Amino acid sequence: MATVKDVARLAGVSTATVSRALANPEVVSPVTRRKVEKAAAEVGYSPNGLARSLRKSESKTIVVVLPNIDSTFFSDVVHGIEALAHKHGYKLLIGDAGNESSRLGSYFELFESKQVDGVLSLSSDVPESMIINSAGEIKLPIVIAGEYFSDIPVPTVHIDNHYSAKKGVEYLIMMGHYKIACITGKRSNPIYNARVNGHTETMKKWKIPVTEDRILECDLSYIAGYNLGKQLLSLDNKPSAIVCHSDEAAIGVLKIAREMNIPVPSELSVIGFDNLALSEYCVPELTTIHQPRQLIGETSMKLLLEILAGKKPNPEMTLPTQLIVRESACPPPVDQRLQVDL
Amino acid sequence: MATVKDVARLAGVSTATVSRALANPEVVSPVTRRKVEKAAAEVGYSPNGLARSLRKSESKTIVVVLPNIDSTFFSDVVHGIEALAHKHGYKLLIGDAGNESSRLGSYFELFESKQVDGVLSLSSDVPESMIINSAGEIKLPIVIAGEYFSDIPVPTVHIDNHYSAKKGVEYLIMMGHYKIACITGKRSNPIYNARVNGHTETMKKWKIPVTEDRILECDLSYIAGYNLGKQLLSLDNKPSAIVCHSDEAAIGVLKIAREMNIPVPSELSVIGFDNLALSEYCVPELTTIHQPRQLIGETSMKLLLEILAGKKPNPEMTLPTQLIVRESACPPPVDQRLQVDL
DNA sequence: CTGAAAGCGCTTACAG
DNA sequence: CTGAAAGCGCTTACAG
Repeated sequence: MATVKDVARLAGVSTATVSRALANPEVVSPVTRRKVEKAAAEVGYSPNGLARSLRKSESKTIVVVLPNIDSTFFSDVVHGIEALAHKHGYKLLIGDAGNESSRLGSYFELFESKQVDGVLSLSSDVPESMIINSAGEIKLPIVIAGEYFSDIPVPTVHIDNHYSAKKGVEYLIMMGHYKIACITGKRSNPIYNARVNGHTETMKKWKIPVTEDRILECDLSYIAGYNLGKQLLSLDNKPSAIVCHSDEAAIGVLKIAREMNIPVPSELSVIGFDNLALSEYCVPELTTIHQPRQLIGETSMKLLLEILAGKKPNPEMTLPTQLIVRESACPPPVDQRLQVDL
Repeated sequence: MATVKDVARLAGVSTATVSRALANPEVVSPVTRRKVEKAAAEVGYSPNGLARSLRKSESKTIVVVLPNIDSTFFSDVVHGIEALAHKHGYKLLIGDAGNESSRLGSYFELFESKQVDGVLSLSSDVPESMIINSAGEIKLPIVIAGEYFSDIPVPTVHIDNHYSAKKGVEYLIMMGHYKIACITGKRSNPIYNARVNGHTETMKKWKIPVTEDRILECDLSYIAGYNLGKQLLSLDNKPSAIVCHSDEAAIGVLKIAREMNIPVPSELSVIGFDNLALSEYCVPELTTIHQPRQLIGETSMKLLLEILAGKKPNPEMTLPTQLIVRESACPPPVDQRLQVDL
C-alpha cells in the first residue's frame, strides 16, 4: 500500500505538503497541488483512515445499535439516520444486539476504543452503567431512540407510548369493546411498560376491569403473536379485541384467528402497532398505530450531530403517532358490546 | 482518556510491559501482571483500538454490505455471519447500499483505508473495478454471497438460481399451467438473469411459447408486485400463474388479485421466492422457494475467514434450495390447462 | 506557500 | 521476565 511518503518522494515534496494538497488544496500552490495529485494517482495512494483518525482523534463514524436486525421496523429508521449522517460526512456502522442487552456492550465500547465518535441506540434496553460513569455523568456522545428514564437526562427521541397505546384502546372502547386483551413486549423495556400503563389506565378510566392474564408479554414476533393469540382465543370468556404492540404479532393473531375460524373483524378486532409496509398487505388490512420511523431516525441523528458539535441539545423529543384505520377492527357483536354513556 | 503511559507510570513499569501484561498475561511475572491489572483498573484504562489496528495492521473488523436494509431476507444471513465472526474475534460492520451500486464503493474503501480486514458482499451487483486491480488480480479479501461472473474467480456462495427458478416453473407446468408470467428483479443483476433464463428455458423445454411482455422487471417490493400484478391481470389473455422472484412481490400480487376478485389459487396461482417468515402468515399461505439464509451467511463467513488466514478457499459454493408447497398454487381452471404427455 | 519535527497510542523485535 | 527504542501512517503547530 502506498503511503504519504511514497507520494512525497515521487512528487518531490514533503509529506506535510502531500497531506495539505490532498486535504486542503487551497492552501497549496497550484503547481504543487498538480504534482501531488499526479503522484498520488500514479502510486494509487489511498489514505490510511486509521492513522488519520488516530492523529485527529475523530473517526467520523457513528454506530447505530439495533435491538435486533430482524424487524423491518428499523430499516426506515436507519434510512433516516443515513440521510443526515452522510450529508455531514459520517460513516455508519450498524451493530445488531440480537435482543440481548449484554451484546450492546461491545458496540458501546467502540467509543472507548475510539473507533466511533458516538452512539445512536435504537434499543431502549440499555443498562445505565453503559452510559453513565462513576461521577454520574454521561460518558459518551449518545442518543437513545426510545423511552429512557434516568436521573441523568440522556438525550432521547421517542413517541408518546403511553398516549399512543391509549388512543388504540379508546378507539376500541368507543366502538363498544370491553373485553380487550393486549399482547405486548417485555415490561422490563420502558417502551412496553409505558404502553401497558396507557392501556390499563384507559381501561380503568372507562371503568372496565383489567384482568392481568389478558396482558401477555413476548418478543412480539409473528410466532409469538400466533401462540399468545391462541392462548387468548382459547379462554372461556375470550376477548372481542386484541391490541398488539407490533404489527408482526398482530399478523400472527390474524393467522390463528383464521385457523380457529374466528372471523376478523366481525368477531374479533385486532389492532397492530408500527404501521409497517406489510400491514397494508395482510388480510384483513391492519388497523394500527403509525410510528414516524424515518423522522425518528433523522431527529436522533440531528441530536447526535449537535452533541458531537459540542452543543447541548434538547434532551428529549417526542414525535407524533397516528391511528391508521383499516379493516381489522370494528364494533363487537351486539351481545358483547359495552354501553357507554358519553 | 487513560493510555498505556498512565498505566505504566502508576504501575511503575514500562509501556511495553503494560501492553504485554494485558495482551499476553502469561509472558509476564505474576506480580507484575497483578500490578498492571490494578493500575489499569484504577485509571479506567481502555485500549485505543485505532492505535492497535494501525500498529498491527489488522482491525479484526469486517464489513457486510447489504444491497438494501429493507428486506428481511438479509437478517438471517447476517445472523449466520455474526455467529461465526464473533467466535473468531471479528467485529461486524454493516453497510447499507440502498440499492445503488455506487454506494457500495464507500464500503469497499474501508478496506483500502485499513478500517476493515475484509468485505462480505451480500450484493451481487458489484462493478468489477471495485474488486480487481489493473493487473487483473483480486485486490482485497472478499466473498460475494450471490452469483458473480468474472474471468477472475471471485469466491462466491450462492444457490443455483437457474435450477431453482426452473423447479418453480416446472411445478406449475406439471399442474397444467402454461400461461405463466414472471415478476423478477433487474436483469442486470446476475441473480435475476439466471432465474429468468431458468424460467424461459424450462418453458421452451415444454414447448410453451415465452412472451417477453410476461416477464417483468422491478425492485421486487410489495408495491412493485402489486403494480406489475395489476398490469399482468389486466391483460386480455391473462396468466393463470405468476411466479415472483421475491416473497414480498408475491404478496403484492396476492393483494391486487384480492382487489380484482381473482381468487388465489383457484383462478390464479402465485409462487414466491425466499421463504421469508411472513410467507407463512399471508393469505393464502405462499408456495415458495426456500433459500438457506443462515447457511449462506455462515458459509460466506467461513470462506472469508479462510481467505483472511491466507488460504485459498473453494472459489464457489452452491447451496441447496427447496420448493415449499403451501396454498397459493394449484392446477388452473380446466379450460386453461395444458395437456402434457409425460 | 513549504518543510522539519513532533506526536496520536499502541506493539514488538532486540538486547539484556 | 523486562525496558528502550523504533515505527505503524498520518496531521499540524511552528518557523521560515
